[in-house]
Amino acid sequence: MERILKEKIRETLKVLYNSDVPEDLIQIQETRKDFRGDFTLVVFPLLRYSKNTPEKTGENIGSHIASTFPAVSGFNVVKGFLNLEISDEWWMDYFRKIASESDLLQRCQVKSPEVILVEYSSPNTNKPLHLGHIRNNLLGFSLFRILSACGHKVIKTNIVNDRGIHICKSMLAWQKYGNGETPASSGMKGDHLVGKYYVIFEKELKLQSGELMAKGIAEEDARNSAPLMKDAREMLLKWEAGNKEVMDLWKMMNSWVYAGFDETYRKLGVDFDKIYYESETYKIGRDLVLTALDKHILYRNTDSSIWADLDAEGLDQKLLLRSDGTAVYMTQDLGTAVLRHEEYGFNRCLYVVGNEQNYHFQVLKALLKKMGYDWSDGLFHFSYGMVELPEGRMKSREGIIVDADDLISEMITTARDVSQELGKLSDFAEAEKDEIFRKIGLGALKYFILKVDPKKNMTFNPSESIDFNGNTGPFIQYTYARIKSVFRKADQTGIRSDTGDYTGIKAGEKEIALIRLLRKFTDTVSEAANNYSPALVANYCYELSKEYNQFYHDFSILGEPDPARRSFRLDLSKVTSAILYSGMNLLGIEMPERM
RNA sequence: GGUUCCGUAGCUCAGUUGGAUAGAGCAACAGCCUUCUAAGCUGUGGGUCGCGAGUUCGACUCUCGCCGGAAUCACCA
Repeated sequence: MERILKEKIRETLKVLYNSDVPEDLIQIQETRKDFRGDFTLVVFPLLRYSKNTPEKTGENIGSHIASTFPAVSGFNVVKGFLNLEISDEWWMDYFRKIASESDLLQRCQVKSPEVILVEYSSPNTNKPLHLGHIRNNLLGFSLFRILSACGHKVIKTNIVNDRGIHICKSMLAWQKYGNGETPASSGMKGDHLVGKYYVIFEKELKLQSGELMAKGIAEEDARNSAPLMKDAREMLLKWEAGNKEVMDLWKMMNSWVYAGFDETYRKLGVDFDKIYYESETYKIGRDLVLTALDKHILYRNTDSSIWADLDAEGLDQKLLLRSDGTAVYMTQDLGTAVLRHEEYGFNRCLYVVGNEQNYHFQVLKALLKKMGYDWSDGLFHFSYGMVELPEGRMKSREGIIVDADDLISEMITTARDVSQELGKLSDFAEAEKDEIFRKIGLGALKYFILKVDPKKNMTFNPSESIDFNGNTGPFIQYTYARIKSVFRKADQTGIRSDTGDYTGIKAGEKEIALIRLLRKFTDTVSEAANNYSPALVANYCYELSKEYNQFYHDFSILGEPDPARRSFRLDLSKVTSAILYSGMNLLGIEMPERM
């Protein structure tokens, strides 16, 4: 409609002022609630063509449009704003059209679909997932759904950071203090058990370095020269050399962690098409580095460590292989990127990684470019903000974290408590109720995370927990469940929505308002894809739910005596529920039929 | 110190390529269930959009400078 209006206005300007006005000067926006009308033309930019006052210009354009374009039923001018009213017939026609489409997302299809790789999650195998990872996983998975909805071929990948000094830390601690403890013997989830030893390592290290610091050694030196740290470095060397004992320990502990991760992923409802392991890709990276060294793209320091000079790119020097020959984080990321491009030939590769690594990805992109991989232009760091606690950021090393598994089960428990308090679902079987509480608890959690602009840091206050009223997932789920309930009742009483024809009925203002909002769904999804922002979809679903709830409150649907009007309202409800379902699905949020 | 990001109601967050009187929720207070699910709806109070300039017909939005916060600049990941 905006496009048609723009064209009509252009024609009008040609007739009235005999001038060809560039399109970007014709600014159409939705009319604000406080004014009458549907779309508003900002006339200020047009004054140089009309050579008239804003009011007069608006009047002239308005009356010309209204008399030549039947869809415009009226207009008014406030200051420099021309508010155009679209006829109810147009809205009704539009609504009938979308009501007959089985999948509105078809409207979001892009002209040229791309192969897009989305990397998300990227856990370390030395500790369990926490709230920060939840944000990462939800964002990554939602981006996958949104981009797929627009017709792209999206591949979900995960890179598991399963090697490196930090992994050796928990291995070493387990070796020294574990007494052979296993998930089976302790009853602990594997990732939690390994995480426990990571914390123990840090605790013991702190003791050792504390002793050294008491002798006057600086903190950093103390940490590095503590015996435990030396042992960890030695273990990494052994690992890279393929020492059997170390490898066996590594494999065993990693398998514990993977079992734990799988369970958390399953609960969160996320999955992957392809999982990469740093333990495999770092070698590719190392070879790349050595090849680039031969080509003099990189240089070797006197201590035989290998570096990239990115001065020209404004990015300083970057270490790529340590003096002892072991790889760093960047090394494996180079290898992973090249491997992925070989395997998928992607157009775009999105890295869902926290904004603390902005610099890392600038360097990665520049390095690949320097090495001659022009496709590195397609790499995009989807940089999201940190989840902080009221006291500041979470600290895995000290165990000050909001654990993912704990939080998920707390949410489900809360959903149960709230439901019970409200006296709902009392006639349901336990298994059915469990399933509903799971959907609601996770819906609350996921929505809480996804409604926030991904770029921004966000605060999570554990003591306040997550709400179930207002701008929340359960609110939207509730709206959906209400609509489903209406349809169940309609079935029982033999009233069907598809039997009636509502041509010619006059819709109320609230009903038109609902249609206007329904219309925004597909644009919102496209915008969310372009801006990589699930939050836009989340906030849209909330807005729609609010609007529908007002409609639901003000009007009777099944109690409406006029059959045409009744079917219209049923159709409005049907399209609303379909959009809510579809929109929330893009966020990875499931909808309960009852709650 | 360099670079990047952030600062909107008591709290958590929206706010489109610069457009009209800056919006929601939570919390507080006051109403609405004999009627399709009250996890809902309606209303009241609450703002120097960090501060100050500049550009513009018009700035929460763009530019510059301050103030405050965060991240990063590792032979950590």
